[in-house]
Amino acid sequence: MTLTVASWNVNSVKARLPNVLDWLSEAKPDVACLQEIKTVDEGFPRMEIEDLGYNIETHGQKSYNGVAILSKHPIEELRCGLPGDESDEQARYIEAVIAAEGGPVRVASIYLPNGNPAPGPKYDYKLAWMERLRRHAQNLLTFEEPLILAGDYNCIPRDSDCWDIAEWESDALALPQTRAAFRALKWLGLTEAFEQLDGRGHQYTFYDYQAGRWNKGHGIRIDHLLCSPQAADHLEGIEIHTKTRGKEKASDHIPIVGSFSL
DNA sequence: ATGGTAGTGATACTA
Repeated sequence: MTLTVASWNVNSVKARLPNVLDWLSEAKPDVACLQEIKTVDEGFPRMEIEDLGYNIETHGQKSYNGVAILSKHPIEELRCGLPGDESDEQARYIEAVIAAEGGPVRVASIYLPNGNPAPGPKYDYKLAWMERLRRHAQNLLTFEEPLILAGDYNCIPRDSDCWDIAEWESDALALPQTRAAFRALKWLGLTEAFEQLDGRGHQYTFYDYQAGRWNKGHGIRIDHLLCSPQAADHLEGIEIHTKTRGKEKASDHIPIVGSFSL
């Protein structure tokens, strides 16, 4: 049995609804983690997406952020919000157990803070959020179950994940501290799916709307799937659906889809 | 060095 788990920062689920429906109909992921839905829960276009056979859980926010999990299988054990700071009101984390046919799989949809400008309070928030994520992931790993942390990590892990690192080296997405915090996550025992199956050259998941980045091929790879050993052992493939970026009214991010024999 | 674009929501702000 194959379970496909996708991540896509849609940059407003309402503005992107036709693109989202088209992609779901074509790619048919079993699970889709969405980020930047930019709406409160009540504003989420439930019916249109339910009509495609998805159960839906959202952790929304007015105007900014907001994450969701769509699943063709039942959704259980929902968690909204990242533990570790009760005062954090930004909707950037939702987690659930998917009752897949081959057994339960825990999945999270993550919208990690951008952190620019760095240095500054926004960058401090990013690093603190990454440390909270590390601690929470450490707890989740003790369950020794298939776990996939999918999302927009706002981290360029390596120079080769960018068309020209000189343009990014002082940016919050590529600073040494950002990469160190991302590595600290992986050192817990998480496998980054694309990196694991790499060897196909550059593939990016984000092209800025500005400065004709898409037309010039100036992209970066910042959307990732981090997998527990029990998930990574069953990783069969990873795809970046670059075509979606060329469509009318495209999101600036591109879906990434992992296939697991689960 | 600057500004280029898109989304929200009605003006700056986030990215």
